[in-house]
Amino acid sequence: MSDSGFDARFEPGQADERWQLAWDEARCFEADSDSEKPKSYVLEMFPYPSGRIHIGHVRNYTMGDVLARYKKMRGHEVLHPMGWDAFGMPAENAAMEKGVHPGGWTRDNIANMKAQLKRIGFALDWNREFATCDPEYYGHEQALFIDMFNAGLVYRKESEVNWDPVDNTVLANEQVIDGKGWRSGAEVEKRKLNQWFLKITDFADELLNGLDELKNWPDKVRLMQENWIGKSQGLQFKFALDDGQEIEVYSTRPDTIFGASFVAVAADHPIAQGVAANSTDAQAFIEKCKAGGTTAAELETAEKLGFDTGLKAVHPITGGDLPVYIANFVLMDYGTGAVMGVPGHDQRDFEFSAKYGLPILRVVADSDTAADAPMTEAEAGDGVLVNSAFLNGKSVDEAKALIIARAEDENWGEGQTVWRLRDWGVSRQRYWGTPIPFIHCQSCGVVPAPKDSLPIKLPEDVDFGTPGNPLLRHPTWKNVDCPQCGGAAERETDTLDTFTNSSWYFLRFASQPADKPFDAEEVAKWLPVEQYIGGIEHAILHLLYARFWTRALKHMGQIDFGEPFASLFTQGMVTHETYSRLEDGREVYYTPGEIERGGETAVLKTDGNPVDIGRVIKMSKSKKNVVDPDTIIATYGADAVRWFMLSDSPPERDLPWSEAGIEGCSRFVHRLWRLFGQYDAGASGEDKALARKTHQTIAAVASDIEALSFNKAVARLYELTGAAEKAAPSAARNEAIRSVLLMASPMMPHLAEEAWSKLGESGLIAEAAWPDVDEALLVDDEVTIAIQHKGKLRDTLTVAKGLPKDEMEALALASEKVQRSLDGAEVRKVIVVPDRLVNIVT
RNA sequence: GCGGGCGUGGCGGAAUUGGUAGACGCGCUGGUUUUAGGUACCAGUAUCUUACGAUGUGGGGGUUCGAGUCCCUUCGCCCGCACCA
Repeated sequence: MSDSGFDARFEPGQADERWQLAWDEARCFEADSDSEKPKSYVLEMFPYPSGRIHIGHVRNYTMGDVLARYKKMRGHEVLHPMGWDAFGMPAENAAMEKGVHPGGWTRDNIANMKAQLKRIGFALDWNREFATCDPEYYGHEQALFIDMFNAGLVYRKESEVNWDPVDNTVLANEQVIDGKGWRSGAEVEKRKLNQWFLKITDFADELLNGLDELKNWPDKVRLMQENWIGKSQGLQFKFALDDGQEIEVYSTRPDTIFGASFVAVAADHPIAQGVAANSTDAQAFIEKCKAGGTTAAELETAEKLGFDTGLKAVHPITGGDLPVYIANFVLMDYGTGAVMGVPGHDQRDFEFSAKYGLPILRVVADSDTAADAPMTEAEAGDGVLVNSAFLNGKSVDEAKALIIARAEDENWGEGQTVWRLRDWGVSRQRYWGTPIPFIHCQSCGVVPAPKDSLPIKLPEDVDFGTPGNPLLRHPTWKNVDCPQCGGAAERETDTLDTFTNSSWYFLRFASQPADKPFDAEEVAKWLPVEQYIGGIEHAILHLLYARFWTRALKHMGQIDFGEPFASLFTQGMVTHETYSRLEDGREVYYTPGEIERGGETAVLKTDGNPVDIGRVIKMSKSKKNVVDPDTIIATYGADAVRWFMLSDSPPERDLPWSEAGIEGCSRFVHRLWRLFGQYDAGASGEDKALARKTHQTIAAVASDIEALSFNKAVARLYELTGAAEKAAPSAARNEAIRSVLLMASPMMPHLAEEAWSKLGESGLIAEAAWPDVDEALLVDDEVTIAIQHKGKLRDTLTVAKGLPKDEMEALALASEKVQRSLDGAEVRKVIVVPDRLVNIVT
């Protein structure tokens, strides 16, 4: 490549690395906590180090990168860090399958992925990089966990796990397939273990009300969190049983109490246990409930099953008898572990009643439904009470209030607020996680490890030859003296859920002192995160847990803000077609690289035979519809890949990867290079239309980037590029070219640096300022208006902006096309929208 | 099952939020340049129709002078459901 200006082709293979080194040398992406500039903290959800960067990561980090680079151009001090969510099951699986140590495997993966990220040219402050498996990081996390314990936010209780009776180990939900252990194939059981919990429910109200502050979060995410927290107002009341016992139930629909036809309790409810003590049938049924998955989705899609205990509950108002069932769809963890079954107005109860022949009574009817209209499914909608004695004719809300008042009056129940949100179980019976910093002493009980003993490091010499937790099997690691009495004691061998690691990493990025988790003052300078970007799959758990930790830290006086992420953006997935065909009776998938793609056909390169083109779906290894970022960067350069990630699809939607698409992006990289080469320093003269277009584009691209509407910004840059290419040399054209260069620089930073230096500009474009907008050039003086007849377009006219209504109307009626359409009909009404349209109604 | 979302040309999408549907890109068609391929450049490209024009934003219905946008209903796909991260 020649050094003399733009006559040579842009060579990303050489330019990319050169500019990446230049940025490193200039240290231009290191965040200065002492800067006086306005600050911007741009954060993408940090990756799990699986081994290779996925194209979805590239999309996520490209979006954050454009925003970070843009903010820097707008004069902000930008914090844009990167690290590794490095604990978790895949490392243990690799240890079992390949005999490698989880730590070594994870470190290798991090090294590979970091090199991949570097090749994409992200403006990251690598000085702040850490992995959650660094003892320094998880040691500080252990300190925070002890702080939370001291603040009363940590406790232990019995809780169910998936137990594989053959491997004698606890299984994650994803390791349970059709109710069987993924390795052993054994029928999975539910087993109770004493486990650690965080009291997220203490913050239920705060987490719910705090959503109102989060104006820059997607409405859908706030709504999902609101529903997850699930605040409900209802009636908690007792059914007396015919044998003298009582069952306490909770209902959010106490208004439907006259429609109750049974009472159901969870399998591990005391009543159920009592019945089972004298009944082998009941025991068998409870055992049946214990088999199978623990997930909510499984429980709710499973067939509704019940066991009639023979007990009768007395209806608190009518005094009638209701049968008492043990039911597989009632959860001990939620409410009181018992429900009143109202089949007419709850779908689960409806299915249950239909199965067991229980009465189904309508007690709510909408305005055009009769009180005795038969029911074919549960009706949860609003309406008026029927078949309900003194509640008849009342609205649902009135009836709720009346029945609660009556229950409280007659002393058989009371109004209650119940939350769907449950406390967060953080115990994991696994090795590759943060050791829970507690010690079990026979005389002192459970005591926190002294802070000066932190970090409690994971032992390196562990054995993954047999299933189960290596920490439990380790010969010496758990042996420790009790910090209180000095006697022999044992360490806790459970580790923390990896969601705890990602619940405060954004604080550690902002401030990383050696002696404490973070420095409050420094954290206060950077937080909250201005823009957080990640996948929609984290809409509830990760984001709720991070909000909870932040509020817990505030509660403990360690920080003074409650919400970590001021703005949230959830990006879509990268998708691709699949290629497959039946071979020997089973579907065999091929990677895009193995395929020669024609217009509507695809053939396998090795044998020339056709394969089926499948749907465009999320990239996954099993379907082989993946593309490797390294390969495409080597082929097209980082800038073309970055541009592709930003083009076309709105960032919140899925982005279908295509070869043709990336080739188009690559062509545009070279097209821009040629345009920059046409900058003519000697040119002078006006081009008002182009100048207007330039400034309109600068304003629009800025607002598009701020709204993360990168696809729109890209479209506008295409338009301005096209306009500049067609224009004759002039000062305005030079301005257009220079503006395109500056605006494209956050998206295609390598090309931009190369052109910037060729144009003789000083310094790095990464440190240049965003172009100024001349407000006077933003407004056009002419507008094109639509002329409609009966709402259909008949003609368009170009008129002066701000033309009075009557003149618009006159021009519209004078139009030949309009007259032809009117065909002499009487004009009854004319609607005129200034600068927009005229609609003639006949 | 429950909660949340999405649906516009051959494809990705745009539409100042109720006011000209299809900007921009990909692909495709024709042409020019090139020894050729690629590159680059020019023109065209929702559907039906010779034209006038008609139809058209998953399907059906409604509100309105006017609906991709609002309401009802229905279908399809995607995300989450607490031990995947």
